[in-house]
Amino acid sequence: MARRDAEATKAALLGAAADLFTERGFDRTSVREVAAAAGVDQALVFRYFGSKEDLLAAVLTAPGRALTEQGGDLLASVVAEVFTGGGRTDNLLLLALSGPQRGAVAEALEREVAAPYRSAFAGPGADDDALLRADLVLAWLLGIALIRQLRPDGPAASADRERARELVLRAARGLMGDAALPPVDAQVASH
Amino acid sequence: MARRDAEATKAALLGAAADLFTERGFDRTSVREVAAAAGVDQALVFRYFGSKEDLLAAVLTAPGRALTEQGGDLLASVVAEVFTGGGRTDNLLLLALSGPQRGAVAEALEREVAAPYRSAFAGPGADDDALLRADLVLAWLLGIALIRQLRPDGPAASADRERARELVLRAARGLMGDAALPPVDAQVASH
DNA sequence: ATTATCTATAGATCTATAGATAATGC
DNA sequence: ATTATCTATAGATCTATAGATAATGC
Repeated sequence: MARRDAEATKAALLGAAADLFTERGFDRTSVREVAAAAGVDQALVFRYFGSKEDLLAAVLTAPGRALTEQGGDLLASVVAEVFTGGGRTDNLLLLALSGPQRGAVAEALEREVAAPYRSAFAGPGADDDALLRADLVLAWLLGIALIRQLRPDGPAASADRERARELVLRAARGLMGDAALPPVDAQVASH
Repeated sequence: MARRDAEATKAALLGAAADLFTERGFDRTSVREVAAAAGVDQALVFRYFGSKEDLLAAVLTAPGRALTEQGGDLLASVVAEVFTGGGRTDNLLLLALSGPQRGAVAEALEREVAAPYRSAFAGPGADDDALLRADLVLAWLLGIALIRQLRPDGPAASADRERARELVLRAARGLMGDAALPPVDAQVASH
């Protein structure tokens, strides 16, 4: 890294911020700490990103939306991504949930992630029930990502990754094609 | 509420803290704001709870563990609880995730909630695969609770509650009894 | 007399800015 | 000459404490 290179400095700040924000949370990380981890002065954060919240926004949008754009069997890809595990994606999710402006994050999550996934999962022209089932699958993936981050030694994180992926994918596929089945109460009643 | 009643004041502080912490997060709520919402001076927070973090601990442990102790069809009860929705339980979950000491919260979550649920779901003497499947169900419930909080207008929160509950319960029951089924890759390969 | 509650403030941050310094490119 | 980087500091918090005040119970 050249001694005076604005782009490299920005990238170093972004990387340090991603690490520290995800590790100990946005509010518990000071701009000085980010700058120190990047090896520069804290004034540069404000010069290059404007404010601490703008730095967070840059961190959150940096990874892009490669997954949604890649096509193929989206459900299988996303389930696999969740179980690839330990990556920054999951951490950023936790960060987004714990950061400030939870409302703004929730809106972005809905617009950029949930809505596209939902319609991709449910297919074009899906009815409300199909959208609900797709949303439940999405919630599942979110929960799995979170629980794997929170409890690295729990079954969801430590068990055989392929087995877990298969179980989830099969159950999700079952749920997505389940519309014609009778409601569960009928099954219970028929005991 | 009597004009001088230490118990009532503690309760008022606890309630105000639960509301404010869940609404805007632990780090973005000051002790002064909690005290103001409770109608008392901020010094009483320290007198009655010791520190701001101790106040958080009191907020988190207050709701107790009624659910795990109640017996009956635990899986059905918990799925129902998640879809009763909007309650403080879900908010406290988000709070626990976004608060400080995430490690401590994760440990408590594992010890007090995940482990008992897992063994209750999977039954006594369950093998590793059954524990994995129970953990995946738990992750699902966590994800649904989160997504319902984050996006109150999304399908998981706004769709017919009974329908959602049935879908999840049926898929969860299917997953829990799934051990004998062939892996999903075999199904895909047989296309 | 006891103790619930408040006043006043110490001491430690933190974000952000204004302006100085120093390394590079023409 | 330009601009990447740093120095110094303003101004606004925030948690926590020491000690004063005032409402209750014996």
